[in-house]
Amino acid sequence: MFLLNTRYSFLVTFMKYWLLKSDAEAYSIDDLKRDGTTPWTGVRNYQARNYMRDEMKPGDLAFFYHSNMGGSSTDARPSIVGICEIASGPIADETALDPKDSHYDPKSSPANPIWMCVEVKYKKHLKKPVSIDELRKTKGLEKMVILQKGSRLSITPVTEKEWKIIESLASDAK
DNA sequence: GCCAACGTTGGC
DNA sequence: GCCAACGTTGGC
Repeated sequence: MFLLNTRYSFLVTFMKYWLLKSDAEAYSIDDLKRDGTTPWTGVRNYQARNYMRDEMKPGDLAFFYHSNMGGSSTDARPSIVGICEIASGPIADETALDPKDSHYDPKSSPANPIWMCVEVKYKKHLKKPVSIDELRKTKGLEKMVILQKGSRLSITPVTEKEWKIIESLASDAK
């Protein structure tokens, strides 16, 4: 028993939490709900790619964040709106290999795909979205990468403490 | 729509 | 290897 528990806590310790940004007009949480699972393509930043390629593991959880580019149709503030699950290991980002795609990158090839992604699976909408303003004024979240000035990284790690605080803000704690 | 901050590119 | 120019991000 003791052994089993030890192994279990080992696994729990190594589960990671993430935050994925998406422009709601380009791909929203509702799109993900409709699709069920989707490859997280189009990321063209090396640090974000490295998180997907090297650090994400199936079963990791991620907040789905709507950033607010364009913003014509909605008055909503940028917000965390849902939760999804990492559903695969690293796979080639097909959009980098397609000359007709706006994310095409001639440096990538099927034999040597420099852009990698993971599949992401819909879990749920938060009961109550958590806006960037709420994140900013909540104690314990000061170090979140997306709240740092000028931060543009679209995939960022979230600590377990931050995750739990945000879940409670969303009235979504287990 | 604006524009500061950022990451990448390419000339040197 | 430096760094100016460029394109993009994303909050406002």
